[in-house]
Amino acid sequence: MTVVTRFAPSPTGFLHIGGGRTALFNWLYAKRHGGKMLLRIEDTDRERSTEAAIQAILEGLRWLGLDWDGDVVYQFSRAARHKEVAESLLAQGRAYYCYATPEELDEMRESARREGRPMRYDGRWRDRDPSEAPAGVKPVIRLKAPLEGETAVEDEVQGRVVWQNKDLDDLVLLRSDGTPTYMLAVVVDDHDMDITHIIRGDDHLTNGARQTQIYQALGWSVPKMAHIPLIHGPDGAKLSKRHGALGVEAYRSMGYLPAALRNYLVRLGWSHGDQEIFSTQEMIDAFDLSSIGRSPARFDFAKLENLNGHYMRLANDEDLVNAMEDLLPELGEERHIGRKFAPVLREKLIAAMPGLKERAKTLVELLDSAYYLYAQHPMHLDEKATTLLTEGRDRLVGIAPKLEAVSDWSAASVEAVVRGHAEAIGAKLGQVAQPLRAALTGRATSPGLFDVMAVLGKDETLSRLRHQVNDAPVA
RNA sequence: GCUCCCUUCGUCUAGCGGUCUAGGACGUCGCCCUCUCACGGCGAAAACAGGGGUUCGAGUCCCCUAGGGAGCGCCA
Repeated sequence: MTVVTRFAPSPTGFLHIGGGRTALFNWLYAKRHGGKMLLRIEDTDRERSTEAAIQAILEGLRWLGLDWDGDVVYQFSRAARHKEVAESLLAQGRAYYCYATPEELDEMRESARREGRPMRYDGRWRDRDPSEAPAGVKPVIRLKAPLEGETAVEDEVQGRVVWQNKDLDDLVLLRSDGTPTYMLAVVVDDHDMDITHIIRGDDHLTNGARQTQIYQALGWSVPKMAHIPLIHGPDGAKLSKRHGALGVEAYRSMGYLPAALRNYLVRLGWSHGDQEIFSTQEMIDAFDLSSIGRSPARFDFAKLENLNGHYMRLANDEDLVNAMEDLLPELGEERHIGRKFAPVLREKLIAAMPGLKERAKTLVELLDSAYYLYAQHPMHLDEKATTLLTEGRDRLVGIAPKLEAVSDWSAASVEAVVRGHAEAIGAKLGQVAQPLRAALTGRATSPGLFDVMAVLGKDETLSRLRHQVNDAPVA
């Protein structure tokens, strides 16, 4: 039997980080077993489902590098089938019409809460004759769930989890307007789509039991289930927008690489011995359900950043420049770069990338650290650079003419000049290099100074230097 | 309130009864490298929630307590 998993988000918002991980796990499991991952949009809530959310989810998955097999299934389009199944259950006496009004149900819950009883539907229409139905009330169809015994979920992650049937009430299958509830739709769709493995957040664990009852009423076999622990915010509380419950596109905007996010996510809840770094293929080869932990994990930006730095260092220089360019529509204007890199800048960026990518944790940092390459005249010096230059300007006097004389401009040749200059004025290299760095980059930190000078080129280097140091040009 | 789940360094985790004076990674701190910052290298501090059992032996099994989480909709 081939493995078929599914990712089934409801389009009421963007693809958040927990959903991203769930999708990743489903995708990995399918890939691992040569199976398929299907995508189903659970849009039966017509009030809250939006087209924008659907697009955000699809784009989020694509950005993360997760693809799905076949066409996207829209749950709402299958409403007729859901209704048909509910009615078949009714015909078999495994479901019944319930005429309780919403007000009645509210009251039921309220009094249960007051009296410290479990908040469950009391089954008041379970055995009543339909002839007693009040006029003008459209009924819902409820499952006639077993009253005794127990229902168990044999979970691939949680192990065997058992509920006493007396603790589970008769859930609604079909709403009074004839539309299916989530509980029914999920079961029918997973069955019809031949899903073999349901991998989802453990907020669905109880649903697993209730859905199992529906499967049993229908006489269908229950797919394997794996309920994975949720991701918490850094403070241990539920994810909020303040922490990680951002859409995956927010991580894109923050300058994270999909490969880094995937690697971070796969290690949140799942482990493979001491291995921390996984290529996509390695994840696929090693992924299994039994190595997923049962306790919730906190989202840690520091570790994500570290991983991102790792993947940036590994990345191809041109790919990184392209990745930065993709971010330009969001970040370019404020940095006076525009929405695309000019060809000359692009070349300089690629040339400087080996030194730059070593130092940045995100693409945004990378772009900022490349400031000296796209700085407008006059270049702005930050506070530390200003101090360095103020204190060291004297030591730069006379260096411009020496650089002017360099004919084969390269990192090696300018290094020789700068070192020679330092020696000549009796200073340590650092005492010359730091103010020089400040004058050329506007910052106190940068890639190796001589590499910076090489990428900048002779003209630009001298121009910036002369602008900062009152040094007469060579006559 | 009821049901279910969880609990190893600050964080992610390894550990599936003895090899644990508890390992790795991120973060933190120190040293080295060094033109700065990173990278890299070396090193340090840092955890089995508490209490009972079971066992020759428990981080590993059971129970209780505490703490955390999820669910309890004609939402998904």
